[in-house]
Amino acid sequence: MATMHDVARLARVSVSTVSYVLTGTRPISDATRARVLEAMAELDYQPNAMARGLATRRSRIVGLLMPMSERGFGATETAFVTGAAAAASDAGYHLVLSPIGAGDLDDLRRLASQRMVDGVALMEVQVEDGRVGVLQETGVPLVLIGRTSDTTGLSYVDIDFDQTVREAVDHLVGLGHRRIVYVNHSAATIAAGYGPALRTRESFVAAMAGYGLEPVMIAAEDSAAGGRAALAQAMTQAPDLTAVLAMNENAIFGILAELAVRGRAVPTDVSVVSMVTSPAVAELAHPALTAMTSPGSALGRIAVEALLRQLDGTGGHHQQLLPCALEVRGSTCPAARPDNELSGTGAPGG
Amino acid sequence: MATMHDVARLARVSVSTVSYVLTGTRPISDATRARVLEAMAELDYQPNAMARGLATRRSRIVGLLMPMSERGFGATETAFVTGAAAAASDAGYHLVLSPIGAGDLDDLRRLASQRMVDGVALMEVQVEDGRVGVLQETGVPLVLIGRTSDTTGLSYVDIDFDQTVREAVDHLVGLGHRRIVYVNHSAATIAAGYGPALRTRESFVAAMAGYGLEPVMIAAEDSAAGGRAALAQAMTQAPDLTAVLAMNENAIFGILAELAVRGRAVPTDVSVVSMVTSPAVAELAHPALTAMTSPGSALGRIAVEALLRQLDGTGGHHQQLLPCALEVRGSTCPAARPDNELSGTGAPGG
DNA sequence: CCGGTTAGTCGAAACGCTTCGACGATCGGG
DNA sequence: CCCGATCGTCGAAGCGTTTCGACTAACCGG
Repeated sequence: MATMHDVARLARVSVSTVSYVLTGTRPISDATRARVLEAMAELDYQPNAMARGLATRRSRIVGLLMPMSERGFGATETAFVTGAAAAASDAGYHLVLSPIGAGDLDDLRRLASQRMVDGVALMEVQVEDGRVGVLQETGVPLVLIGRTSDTTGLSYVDIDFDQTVREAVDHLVGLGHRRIVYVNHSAATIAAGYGPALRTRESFVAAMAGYGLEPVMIAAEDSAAGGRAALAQAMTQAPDLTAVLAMNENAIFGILAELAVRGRAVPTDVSVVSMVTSPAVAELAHPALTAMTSPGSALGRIAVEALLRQLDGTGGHHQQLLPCALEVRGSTCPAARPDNELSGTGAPGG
Repeated sequence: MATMHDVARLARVSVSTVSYVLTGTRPISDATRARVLEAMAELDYQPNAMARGLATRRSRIVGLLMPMSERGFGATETAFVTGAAAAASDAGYHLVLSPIGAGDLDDLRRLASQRMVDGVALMEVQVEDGRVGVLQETGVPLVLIGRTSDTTGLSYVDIDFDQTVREAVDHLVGLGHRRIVYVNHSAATIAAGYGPALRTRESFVAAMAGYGLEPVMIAAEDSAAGGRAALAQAMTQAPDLTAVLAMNENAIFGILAELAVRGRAVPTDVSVVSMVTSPAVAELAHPALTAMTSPGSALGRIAVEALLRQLDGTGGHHQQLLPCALEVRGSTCPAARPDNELSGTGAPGG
């Protein structure tokens, strides 16, 4: 409730002097500084954020654009949020959550024009994402968690899906698996241009091609039921499968359930690898899932740190891909002995 | 970028007139209003949030105090956040996330004194929570998601743990179960005064007493491993158990895994009920878990709506308990035939 | 036809801060 | 010993709103 005026009066200096003590923009003698600080302590003074924001044209608030989609919020995405909030908080910034998706461009325009946020981080970025254009028009600094197809002049932090998929495939192939089914997000999600779904799909095809193997891919709704359906379809399409690579955190438990129902043991009959998964989720399954561990909160933290650097003027565009680390747990093991040769070229039938 | 001045000039009126058009605090002729609105559209005018905040002493921002504890953020808690964000957004408010827990009282005092938020909602409320006092001192309106021990003069929304536990116990006893083990949060969490852990414990004792049954209770770390350990302990302490009631969303999967390892089938050998759980999580298990479905995002939404009403002056204190709804899925069934009489008083041995 | 409302508008003073220009005092170099 | 920097401080002008008091014109009842 105390204002700078009160502090100034008590310390017998001018308001501007108090401001200089606070911001350090001009030299102040030690004696004066001490008097001012004492007055502040005495009055329990805290600068008014709004007034400061008005004068500096900086709110010290960054926004996190976090669409609340049907897909909901998995443990992995929640980690982005907590990482971002922590990074902002460490730097003396606040983080406002806005449930603004690629559809709510008008809402975004309003938020951006109100100058309430100094910059924003975008989550759930789609390959073509209108939010980027809106923010650039309004001149609000931004950083993507994920990436669009064209990233020139943009800052982003994303998972290195290519490496992640490759490592996962390497792991399975190294264990002797050759018939590997990839379970992706739903067809609708893919059609909407959801980056992770698109990129992993491409990477999977490439990785399998590198081994001369045929890529079998199934789309699954983001739910346990979706996972069960997907596995059923997989068993029809590739009855001889020995491994499943799942990109879909929500479907994976359905996949496991359906395997159990069909009497296929994990990992002895079928190995399962979960992609971009947090350890906590991987541990929930029994046996615990071998998984590509997502960078989790680091992603959110790095994104916000890059954004803040951009705001300070220190540091330009930041483009970074973070790998997921393979963590072998109980859901993978060597493939059951191949009924034919081990050293063949491995060209599978249709 | 356009200011009120620009609008006023273009519409050939004074700045105050533009303001009245915007806020509706004074009558304006239709003709003038039309001219002003047209000018605003023309200039793409958006009021500057900081300036407005300074003048009105209202930021139209509410804070969500969301400690980022070791316990992390389950699906259930995430639902609170999304519900709160949606409610704020609907009312034209913004929601800022602050990772401020019961320990960071100084951070909280700073946030509150800066007048950056008009009010706050507290998550993860402890039975004795210092944050309440700090906010009351600084005069920041607040609402709890959860509750302290003394709630006089406070607004809160919480889960009706008493009813929830009672219903769960009724369900199990109705199925013929008499030896029921309750798995709670960790001892440390209980000791820290975590409300849900404390309240459900009491309610469980009471509910069991109502049936003349002995309450067996086990604390579990919030992890799959914790759940396994807890079940192991339960089997020692009550080898004849036929049902488990779990309050711990993180431990429940460990409990299921350990049951599987020990060859006890769910639900035929042991029935399992999960408390305060979202359907999505319940569906992950196989068989899907019979659970007390948490009110989820409704809780966050109601809390923020109550807070906003408090800010508007419409509506005073709001105290509300929301029940969890029993949803029977595949993890409960009638108890295996009792080896003794059905109609006894059911006084169990030690 | 006049005094009192009321509708509609304006100018100016906040709101609490930052920042610019100015000014006296101190200091060092030539 | 003087001149130009530099240090430390002050007053005032913003920043973009809201809001208060005042003013004009139209309106109404008596």
